[in-house]
Amino acid sequence: MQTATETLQPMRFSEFRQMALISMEDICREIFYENQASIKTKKEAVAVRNLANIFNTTLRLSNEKGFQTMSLRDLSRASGLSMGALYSYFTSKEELLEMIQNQGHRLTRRVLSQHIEAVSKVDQKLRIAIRAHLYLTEVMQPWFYFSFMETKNLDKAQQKKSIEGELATEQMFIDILTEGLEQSVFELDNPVLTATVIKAMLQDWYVKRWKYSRRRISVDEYADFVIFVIESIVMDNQSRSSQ
Amino acid sequence: MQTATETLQPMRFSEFRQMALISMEDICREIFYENQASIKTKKEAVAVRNLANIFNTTLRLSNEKGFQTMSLRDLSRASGLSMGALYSYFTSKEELLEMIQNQGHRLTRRVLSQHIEAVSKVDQKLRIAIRAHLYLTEVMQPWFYFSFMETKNLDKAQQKKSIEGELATEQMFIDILTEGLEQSVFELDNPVLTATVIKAMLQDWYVKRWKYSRRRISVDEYADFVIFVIESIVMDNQSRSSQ
DNA sequence: GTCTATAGTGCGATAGAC
DNA sequence: GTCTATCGCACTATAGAC
Repeated sequence: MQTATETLQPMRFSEFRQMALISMEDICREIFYENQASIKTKKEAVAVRNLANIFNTTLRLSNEKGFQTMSLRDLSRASGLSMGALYSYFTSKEELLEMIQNQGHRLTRRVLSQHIEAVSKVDQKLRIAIRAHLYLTEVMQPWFYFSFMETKNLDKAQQKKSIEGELATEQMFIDILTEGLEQSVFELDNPVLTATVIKAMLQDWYVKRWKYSRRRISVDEYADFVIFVIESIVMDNQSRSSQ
Repeated sequence: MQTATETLQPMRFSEFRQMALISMEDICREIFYENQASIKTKKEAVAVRNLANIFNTTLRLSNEKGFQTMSLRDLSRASGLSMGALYSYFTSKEELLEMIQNQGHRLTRRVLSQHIEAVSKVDQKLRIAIRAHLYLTEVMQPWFYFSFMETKNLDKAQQKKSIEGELATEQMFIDILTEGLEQSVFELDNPVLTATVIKAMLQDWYVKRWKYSRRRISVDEYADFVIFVIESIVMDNQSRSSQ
């Protein structure tokens, strides 16, 4: 059986965006039903529209000047909702932070495992994992940047979740590298350090977004380069993909 | 003429720490004389001691929960200085941020250029630049982390300085790579992207410090690995250093 | 379901005692 | 040179009108 991701033609970003189907509306509908206890507004259509507005505005303002620095008055002004209306959707500023954080984590896990599991050959798996991660962070750049910057403002329990998420991503790469090592497809001394530098490169894509935009480097160009770097250190010349 | 950095034995971290002679006291003495206008305390010994205390405490608290979230009452409590005493050393919380930011930038420029200029061969220059940058960020980790995280809280003029600093570091690597390309010592297609991933790896060392500490990876181990990664993509097998 | 008005808190900054 | 006391302000969060 051959899945779409195992054909010779690799997935590119435009295809990913369609596959992922990450609609802000769907996400907000999920959040609405999960938090119905603390959300005073009961009509789905209204709640979903306002939640999308609140989250997008929060991400925008926070990524400009930080979540703590953004006052709820700022959020009220920028979103067009009054202070009272805002408090119909969360019980405290901290809860707003948690809602945004949780939803992103869940979505990340879901999308990444969907893509990796579809592939069986280990060298393809490595390429797909790098590509899928970059594409995901491209679609959800504001959330990834927000999550990266605001981790230290979370309570201890939520901070632990963030750290676990980071280490899980790295573990995924360590596992792929180790599997390739056992199959003699890869040749490398230090899977942990190798996975760490992959993670560092993937992170730079969403943390230093302004740099790549300014230089007009596309996500596909960057993905190709990261794959080139990693293949250079774990594969010999003739086994490298032309992808 | 052969300088210390061009002997076969490469500089290691212990040596760098001694060479750099980055004493907190010296830095604070510089700051004291530069800001004598706004500092009310006139006795050097007292001022230098208190400035060191203020800066160290600010870096510690800010790196835990962010500069904006740290109130001056927090700083007063943790440093043992009263609110009034704090305001003898800066005229506003924003000025405190600027003082810390400026001093770090100046020191970074000074130390980096000192080390790179001492080397002539381009492959050595690349290695020394990577090593010196990592060693510097190791010595001044709290400042680099602080600077990275708080850039968005600076005013426009200061933000521009931060961006210029980042791009200057990258340009240094682009120049070294281009020089090596012209001399046919390096072989690579994209100096800009290559410099960018070098920067991403160097940045991870001070941004994700907790990860490397937990895994007991030393700065020398990390430096060796980054150099290995970069040499793998810009040099063929036989020209690579055993460093 | 959303608004305005306001209570209560803690902030940055300063004046004046010692 | 450092302290305590306090001012004015902006914040989070809520109560009650519509």
